[in-house]
Amino acid sequence: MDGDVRIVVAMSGGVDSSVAAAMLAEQGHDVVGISMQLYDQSDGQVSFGSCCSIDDLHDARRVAAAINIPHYIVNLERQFDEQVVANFVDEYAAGRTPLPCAHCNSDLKFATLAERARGFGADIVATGHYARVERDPLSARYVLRRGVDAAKDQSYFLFSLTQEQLAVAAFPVGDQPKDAVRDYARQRGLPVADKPDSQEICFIPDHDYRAFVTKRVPEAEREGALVDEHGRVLGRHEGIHRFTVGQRKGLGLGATATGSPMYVLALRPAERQVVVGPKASLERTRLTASRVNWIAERPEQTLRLEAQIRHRHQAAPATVHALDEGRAEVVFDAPQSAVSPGQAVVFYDGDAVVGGGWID
RNA sequence: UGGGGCGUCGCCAAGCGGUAAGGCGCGGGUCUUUGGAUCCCGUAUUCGAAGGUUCGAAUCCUUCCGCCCCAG
Repeated sequence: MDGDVRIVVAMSGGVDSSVAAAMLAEQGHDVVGISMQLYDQSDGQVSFGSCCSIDDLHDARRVAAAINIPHYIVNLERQFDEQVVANFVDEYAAGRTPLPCAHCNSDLKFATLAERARGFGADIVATGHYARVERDPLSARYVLRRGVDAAKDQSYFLFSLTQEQLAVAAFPVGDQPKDAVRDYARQRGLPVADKPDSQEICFIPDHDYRAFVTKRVPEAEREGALVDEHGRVLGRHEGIHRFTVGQRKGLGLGATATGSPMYVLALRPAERQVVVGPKASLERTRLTASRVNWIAERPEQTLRLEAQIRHRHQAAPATVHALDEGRAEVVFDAPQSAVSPGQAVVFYDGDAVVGGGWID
């Protein structure tokens, strides 16, 4: 990435993407800032999360002005709704636990946005993710690696990027510790230098995802039984979408003497059942995944890797076996707690993302 | 009115003479570009009330109050 390549930077209005843009501009690249407008904010009332809200768009604009690059806002409301939000509510309604950030990355930032970027004559799409891309000279494939700052690493959310997408991707802050990114922003006087890190689901203003789901899919609210591992009915619930495997709170078993905390063990959408049990029953050694994306070449034989089943999960040693139809089987050396269908399982070889898929 | 059972934190509930478990809920915190996820901390000086026995009682005794069940 040398010379004066034209680079589009996806600016969310946060520190990371702001610094990414500033760094690239400082390096002399022809940088264009683009922010995605993702929801209808015509009412201007609601305060959204700290990603892509109207305030964030303004922040992005201020940063662009500060570092003297052009800035455009592209309206991706429809795409966001169709690709990210729809998947989110459908997954919950189906008794699974969605991972919207992964869809947003691959489908919006690196698909739709990359497409738009070409319209600007750009060759590269950069974001503020804590991850790294390199080209392996031997295989000529692109390698996705964890960010240097292990605490901020976001490679988990990027597992579904294709070789084509990685080929045009750049993550300028991926080889920086978060502290250095903040320092950089302060030194350059970027207006977002001390803005808090974003968190939570950006498109659900009040964090009430349940209400959000039922508003879009009213039939998700069908009630059902709360049963234990032996099928004994312990209570009722008001919709399977309110639960996720591993969940402890909100079971509504207050009037029942269980003696130890109960966790959601599984969801049975066909029966509308929520299975609960003790923490120990959450452990699983094996899982299968679908729609697996191999960043390294699809392995012909089983591999000894580390597999991560959720953001912030410590990747654990496992044997990974590629199956037919884009599926894979993962067998952990030691049981893992709360394997949640709908989440991603991402395979790592050291800090390199070998691939990943969606937990069945 | 007889006979039986029971009253411990907002709820469920251990304890059965040795100085109030636990779960839920709630409050706070941590974590976090998924998860009202996880995780952590806090939450009854007091056991329906009043007396009594005892070095010491929620635990034993007495009376009272309040529920519940069975008889009638």
